[in-house]
Amino acid sequence: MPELPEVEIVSRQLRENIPRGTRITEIEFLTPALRTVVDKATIQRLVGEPLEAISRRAKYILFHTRRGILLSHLGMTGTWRFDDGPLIKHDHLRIYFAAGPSCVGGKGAKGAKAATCTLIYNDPRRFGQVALLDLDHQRFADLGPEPLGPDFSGASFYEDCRRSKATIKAVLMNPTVVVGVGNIYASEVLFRSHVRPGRRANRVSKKESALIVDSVRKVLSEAIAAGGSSIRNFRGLDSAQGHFQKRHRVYGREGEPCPTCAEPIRRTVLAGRGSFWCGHCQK
DNA sequence: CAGGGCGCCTGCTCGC
DNA sequence: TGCGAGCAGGCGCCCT
Ligand SMILES: [Zn+2]
Repeated sequence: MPELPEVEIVSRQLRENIPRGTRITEIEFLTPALRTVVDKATIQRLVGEPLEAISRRAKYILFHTRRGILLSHLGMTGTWRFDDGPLIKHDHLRIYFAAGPSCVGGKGAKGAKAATCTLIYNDPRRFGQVALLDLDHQRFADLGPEPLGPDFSGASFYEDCRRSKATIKAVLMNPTVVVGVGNIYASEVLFRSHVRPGRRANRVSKKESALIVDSVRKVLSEAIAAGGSSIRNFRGLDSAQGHFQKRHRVYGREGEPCPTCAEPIRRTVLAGRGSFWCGHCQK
């Protein structure tokens, strides 16, 4: 479900609702089918540990403890929710946190008391992932810079484009170039940059690549500010939907008039993924 | 070895 | 109302 803005929102909500120092009291695997890299017994070493931090890198959510890092990737359809009620279909993992005045998870869910500290991972398609990382892990060694951080620069992006034989859309979605740009935001970024998704990256000018970098920052920041894009099943932990999908200019709008020139938006398939663009506004 | 194709899963929508 | 086809926010593997 998520590209970077949606993962960032979930990560922030987890951070806001589970204070630093809250203890993990139980980790319960509910189905055998969840794709998990370490065996379930190993993950149990986190039980009893206080959470030191919750962070995000690329599209991974990281729960830090002294004895390791619980990694969560949401795949296409993963969601976390606070819920101490009965399980529903496709719940795969349940984490109990120590109850107490410090853990306010679930607050605002529906007012009332109901402060629960039970966190449930649900994922119908099971493309998501849960794993345990050692403190000195090198899991992210090959990943490119964060798109909203200082290392994602016009100069380095232009170099990556120049060296590539792939399309600009593929380069933009290549996590060794920059992380977090998925299929929705790639189309949105390229529309704002006036560059067709199928253009060879090595035919993108320095000026255009600078505009693309700028558009990545703008589109992702705007999406985060809008609570993400809720298409299909994305929900925040408070069940609130994002509303950035209303501001998608081309994604999912095949045949609709281009917001700039009114020409019908086109859809083509690149690397197996739907790509939306305007033949008049993008060259 | 970079890059494209495909499989992994379930669920939803659309056309007949 | 039922049914099959096509589609879906990611990513890793395999082939060229
Ligand atoms: Zn246009």
